[in-house]
Amino acid sequence: MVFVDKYAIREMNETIVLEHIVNQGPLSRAAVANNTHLSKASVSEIVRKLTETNLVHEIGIGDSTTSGGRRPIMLELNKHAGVSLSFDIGYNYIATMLTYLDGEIITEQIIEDKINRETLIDKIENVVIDYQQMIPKTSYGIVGITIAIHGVVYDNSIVFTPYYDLAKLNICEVLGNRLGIPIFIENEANLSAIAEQTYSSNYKNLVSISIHSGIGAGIIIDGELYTGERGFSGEIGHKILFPDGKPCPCGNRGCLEQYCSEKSILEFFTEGNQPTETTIAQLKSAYLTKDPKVTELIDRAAKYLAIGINNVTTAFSPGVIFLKSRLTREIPDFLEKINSNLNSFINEDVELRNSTLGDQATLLGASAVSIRNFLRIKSMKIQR
Amino acid sequence: MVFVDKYAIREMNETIVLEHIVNQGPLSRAAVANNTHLSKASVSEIVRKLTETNLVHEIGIGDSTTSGGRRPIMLELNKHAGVSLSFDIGYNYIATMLTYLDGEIITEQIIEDKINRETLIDKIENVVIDYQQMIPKTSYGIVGITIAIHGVVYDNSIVFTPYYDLAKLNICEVLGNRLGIPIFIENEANLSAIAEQTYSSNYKNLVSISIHSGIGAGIIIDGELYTGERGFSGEIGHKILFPDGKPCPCGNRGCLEQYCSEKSILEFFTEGNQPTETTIAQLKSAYLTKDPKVTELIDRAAKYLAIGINNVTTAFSPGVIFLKSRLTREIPDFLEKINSNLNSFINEDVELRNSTLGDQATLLGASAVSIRNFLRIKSMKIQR
DNA sequence: ATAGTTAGTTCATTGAACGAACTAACAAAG
DNA sequence: CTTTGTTAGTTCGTTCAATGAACTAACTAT
Repeated sequence: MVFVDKYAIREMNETIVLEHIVNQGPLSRAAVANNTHLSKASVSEIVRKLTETNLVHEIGIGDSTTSGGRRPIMLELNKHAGVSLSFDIGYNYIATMLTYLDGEIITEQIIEDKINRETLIDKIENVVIDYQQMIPKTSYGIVGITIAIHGVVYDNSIVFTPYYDLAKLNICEVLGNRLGIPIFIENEANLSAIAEQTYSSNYKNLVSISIHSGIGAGIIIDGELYTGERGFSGEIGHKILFPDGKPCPCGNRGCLEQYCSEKSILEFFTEGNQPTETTIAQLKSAYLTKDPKVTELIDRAAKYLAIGINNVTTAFSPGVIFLKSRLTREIPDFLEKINSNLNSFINEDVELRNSTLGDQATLLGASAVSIRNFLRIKSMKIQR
Repeated sequence: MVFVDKYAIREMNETIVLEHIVNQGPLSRAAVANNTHLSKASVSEIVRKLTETNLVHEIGIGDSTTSGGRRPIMLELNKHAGVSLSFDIGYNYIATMLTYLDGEIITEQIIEDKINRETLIDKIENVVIDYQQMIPKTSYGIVGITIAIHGVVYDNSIVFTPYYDLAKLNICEVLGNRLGIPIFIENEANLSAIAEQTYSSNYKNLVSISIHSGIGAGIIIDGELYTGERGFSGEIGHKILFPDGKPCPCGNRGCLEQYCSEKSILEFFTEGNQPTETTIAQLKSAYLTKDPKVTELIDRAAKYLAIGINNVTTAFSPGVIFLKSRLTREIPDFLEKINSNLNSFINEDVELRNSTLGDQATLLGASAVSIRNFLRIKSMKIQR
């Protein structure tokens, strides 16, 4: 809060009204007035502006709440007022997703491509221009572009990337100037956390743990993404599991991700060979045949992951922890096994769930970032 | 933000002006207007109210900023407008502290006493009444009472206490009704964190780790105390250091505090005997004589604590971590030894410091809670 | 003494929220 | 079919607080 003038109060109340309509709509003006403690007069005036700008529209007459009385005119977010475009920059692919303002997916696509620092911005620009040709006609067009990075992002700038070299690449400014569209970048695990917050959880405090090559956590605290003083929060793959354990490139020994990242687990399974696309399926079927070595492997991984999760719980005490991992999703009982290793009373009331959004989490979170920015609302909760 | 009416804007601006005067004072009206982007007219009006209510007073004419021009009337928090009373409820003592509104200590005292659930509230009430007799005459008297609890507190209610049985004891309501003074309770480590935030740090994100019988962390995120979905955040003593290590009452095995709480370290030193008041001094002098067993003990403790701290850093990435521990304060090089065990690049830019407030941290933090509530300001930063 | 500058106050104007009174539109009962 | 009671939504004069502009106050340097 930098300062508050007489226009700020109107902005805040517009935000409040819009948040109510987006998150609890369809709602009548009267219902909004009741839920917000704003007067009917104020709500009427604000809704007039929101409908004039096409963000909200009247979807018809609702049922009368009790017997008698005028029936309400229901208001809803005009989800077709614009679209949001999201990118996920993997080390050998670019995934994209186009959604309406409620996160409804219009189209998705994956381009297989080795990421190159020199050409990345041009490539993204071309994809955007292609999309601009084909998107449905809307009032606002593409309202924002959010780009998921597999690395540390702070203050819309790339700090560190382990798999490709994009550090300090000025995507937001360059692309924003060329396209005239607000551009945001954010860490992939953080976007997954925002997706869970938006589409599948009502907790104010939640953590989403992404497990693939490494292990990273996205952290929502009091309804807002938390990234730490310099963007390095949630680097929980580098929690130390074994003092004096395996050396890790980060400088530590015995880091969690040396033992139970997806990559590490698969390498244990293949006994050091390079995992391929089919390795997970093989692991799964070996597990289903009750291969004792594989059972032991999974049991051990569950135990180690539980220790990592215990360490997250003791730090954050969130309402829920989501796991975004192909292994915990594919291997039956994996999640239950992790749970049975969580013995401390501190973990008692913390829900542990597989991500309901799966591979789409990152892009859906990215879309939520663009949309929230465009609508100037802080919270967005949508049932899918 | 529940709703915003036309009075809210004035409240917010009052808060903004008061925060500036408290945190950057003495300031002139003109300086406040510049720093806040409020108009001079608005600042004048708000300051009129703040001086009428005795919260702010004019302390005289300042120097002219440049050459020429009317000299400014300097404004300052009227720190003698009231006093704040703080309690720290140990398992065998009650410590109290009385301060002015800037945290200046008027008097401190410690009552040795085994805590008893049945008599605690009466005992506190009597202490308050005693203080009310002797406190200096002020406009507002005791503006708030904040009570530090060694246990988990959530939403002004005691959830869990390991050393004494105070769970669900309704201190705030009962005492508040009897005394007509706002009562707050909060966890001891959390109050230490608030103290560091108020009196010795400018980071938005900080952690204060209290090490005694157990190990607990107070966490400030984006300038606000974070306690988790149910108050259990910062229970980092129950991070798992050794998978399959020593059993801990919490249900885990190998918890950090089984190896490097003050209690555990002293027990290693006394080889299992009950530590006494003088044990720390003995440990220190043994360390100074370079007793190889003690050196090894400290080296090992430093290594383990570094692992615990690494796990805090990977989770929170704060700007600074404070250690509130008699051992790291007393034993030379202990802090440096911990630091030299922090090898990961993730720890690179995170400051590690001994608490500058020491034993007074908890009570000073408590006083900050009362004062911030009374002044209705969110942030308070005071140079001591 | 004068000119220039900064501090602080006064006042008419303005934006926005509000309550009260109004219109619109309905259901149920007679 | 009319009346009554109720809810939805709009209109309008009032009120509050922020604001810029003009003012006074008080100072320094020349």
